[in-house]
Amino acid sequence: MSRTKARAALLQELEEAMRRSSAQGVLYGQTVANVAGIANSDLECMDILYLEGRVPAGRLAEVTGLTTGAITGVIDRLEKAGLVRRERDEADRRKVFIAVVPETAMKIGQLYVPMQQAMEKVFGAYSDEELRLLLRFANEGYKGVLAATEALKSLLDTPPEKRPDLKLKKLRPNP
Amino acid sequence: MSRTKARAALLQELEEAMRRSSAQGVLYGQTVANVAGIANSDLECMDILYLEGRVPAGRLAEVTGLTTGAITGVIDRLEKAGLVRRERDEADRRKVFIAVVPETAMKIGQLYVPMQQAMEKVFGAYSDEELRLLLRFANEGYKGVLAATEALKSLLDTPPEKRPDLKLKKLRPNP
DNA sequence: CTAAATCTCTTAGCGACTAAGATATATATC
DNA sequence: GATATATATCTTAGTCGCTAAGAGATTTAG
Repeated sequence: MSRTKARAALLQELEEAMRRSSAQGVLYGQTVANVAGIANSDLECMDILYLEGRVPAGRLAEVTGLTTGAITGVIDRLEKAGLVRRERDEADRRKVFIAVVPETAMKIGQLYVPMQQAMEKVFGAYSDEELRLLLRFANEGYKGVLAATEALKSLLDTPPEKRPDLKLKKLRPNP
Repeated sequence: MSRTKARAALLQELEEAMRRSSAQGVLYGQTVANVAGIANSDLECMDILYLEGRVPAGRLAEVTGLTTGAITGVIDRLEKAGLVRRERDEADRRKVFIAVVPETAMKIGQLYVPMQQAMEKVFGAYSDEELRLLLRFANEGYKGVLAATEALKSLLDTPPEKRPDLKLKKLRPNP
């Protein structure tokens, strides 16, 4: 292989490297949840709240893919831990907005310090211009994954007998 | 903010973008598991097997952070689905190596096609040199996250009363 | 004003996880 | 070689979070 590596090989290596690092990211998250003493989904919801701010309960179900019943449980636990607050929407009194309690949620945030430090160190080796490239990639990658998720989900909606053959012995009914 | 964005702001934006895209990556994985009709941890183990090849059962416990008991269940389900095979190590007959069954596992692989296509499209917009930068970052990022995970885990080993104060009402005992 | 739709919560039942210990095999010590 | 300790996986009992289904409360449509 020449010094300018063949593009196909480069792409494959890249795919594998990203897969590996994102798998490790998942493990980091699991560890955070463990240390904090909350369930994985609970942490996932905290993350959504961090990114989106105050959101209605149903939105959490939508984004996480959990049922609304499960979300009720998540919120119960998070509320009991003092991490979030339920706030009834006065305009539409069916809705329940979930808001983080910043003072308490901060303590979860601290568990991301090792990660932030590691990343700071990594980023330190890049120029501003290179970082802008990484940012562009992160944003485009996000959109790509989002689209791919929708594509895969739509496959779930197509009647099973019409799906691209996936003859796996089914262990669980797929919804 | 000037055209050459202040580095601190750039870093923060980058952190958020990566967080967002990796969260979406998690959701993609959940969707794959749903469509395939297997549990999330089962898919995670398949992923490890894909990356590491044939590994002993205990290694799966180690990497996933599950107990060996849980892993037994994972393997039982995967084996029943025809995705992996148990192979006793002849040299050390306590060990059970887990190997994917390529013909069957391929069908899971197909569920990553939407993701691969999305990524191909994204990568298409980058030069070889830029891709090499992304590869370098993915590799360094992996090492960083791995180190951060270890750092966080070691925090778990330090006696609770000596940990950097994390006064969360504990809902679950942390191991 | 009634009917249908929307949003959250409740309940019953189930599947995956942990903790603890059982089993089988390997290694170290005498 | 026999015994003790260590290692690797499996088993069991009990717990927790999830889904499915539907109830309750409120809003929107006709």
